[in-house]
Amino acid sequence: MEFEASKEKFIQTWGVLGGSWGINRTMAQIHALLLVSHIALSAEEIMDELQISRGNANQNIRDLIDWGLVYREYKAGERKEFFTAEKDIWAVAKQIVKERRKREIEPVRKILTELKNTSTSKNSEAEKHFVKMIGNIEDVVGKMDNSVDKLIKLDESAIVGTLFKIFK
Amino acid sequence: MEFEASKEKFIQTWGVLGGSWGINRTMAQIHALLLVSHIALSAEEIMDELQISRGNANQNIRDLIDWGLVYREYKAGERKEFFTAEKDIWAVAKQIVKERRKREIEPVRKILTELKNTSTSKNSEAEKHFVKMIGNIEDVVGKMDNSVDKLIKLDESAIVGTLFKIFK
DNA sequence: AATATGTTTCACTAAATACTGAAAGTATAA
DNA sequence: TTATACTTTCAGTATTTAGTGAAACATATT
Repeated sequence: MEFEASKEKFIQTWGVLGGSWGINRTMAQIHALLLVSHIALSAEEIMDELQISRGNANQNIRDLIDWGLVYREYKAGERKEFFTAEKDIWAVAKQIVKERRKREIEPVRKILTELKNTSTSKNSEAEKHFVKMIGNIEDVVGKMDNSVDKLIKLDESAIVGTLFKIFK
Repeated sequence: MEFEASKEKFIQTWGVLGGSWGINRTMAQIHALLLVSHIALSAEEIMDELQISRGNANQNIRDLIDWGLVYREYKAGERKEFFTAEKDIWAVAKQIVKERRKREIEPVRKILTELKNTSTSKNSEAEKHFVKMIGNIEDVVGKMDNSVDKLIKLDESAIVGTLFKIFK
């Protein structure tokens, strides 16, 4: 396959994957483009390559920076900003997990804990079952969350080591 | 908090969480309702409780059955179908991971492998970098995918044991 | 075979989400 | 201080995704 075609295919693929991972398509495409680019790109170049508007590019680049997946860069003698992606894929994966944990899991845990603590009366079968279920869910979500928390605190070699250790 | 209010809050919370996990809001709400219900419910009852249309209920119930999260049930003397959710939360989590792996990760791995194998010429810096990145990504995605694959093949006690072992 | 009790489908509508592009804002240079 | 080179914002629009409800379909009952 030709270089440009391969690049295009990768960008599209990463875009689709992003779509199902809480990262919107354009955001994932910009990320993909920066990942496979060996040099930093300007907003202009990104707009041009992906055929998107200035507003769209600006918004999604800033979201990527918020997620910690993309960095701003400045070049001597150039007024405009350039952007590069974090190239360490383990770091990228960890960062995504970390953000999603913060944005999605933490609020849910908070509500589950609250529900567990405020649901006092257990008269009917229905209520007993409800309280039990909430307890179970809180327990499982909590255990998973703790494991994920520990995992994202490990560095790359430790992650690989750990995964190998478990799944040898 | 009152029972009905707690239940409502749980359903809403689960719905929001589902939304960011590739499971649409209504689907997650139906799942939540069935999780906390100690008896099997009919389509009618689900429509009624969640204030949704027949078509919507039917579609999402069937999607839940496809995902292996909900089971059909029949009651003696009743013509209509009843539905219950898988109540083992570890099984639920495993099932979701399994489905998403199948639907999202596998196709991406396939494309990555294909890109790695068909990108032959490495003349420019850009091309060299591209090939290297694709290799890295394929490697990390592959390792994660394998670990996940092993994990979902463990049973509940083994999962808990494993997680404890790693993160003691 | 007619009726009753369901379930499923699908064209249409509604809602949520993403994108555009022009205008406003900001910072550096002349 | 004015011009220039950018970045950011945001109201309007387009696209995508989800939901409705009536009609078609299926199956059991009389």
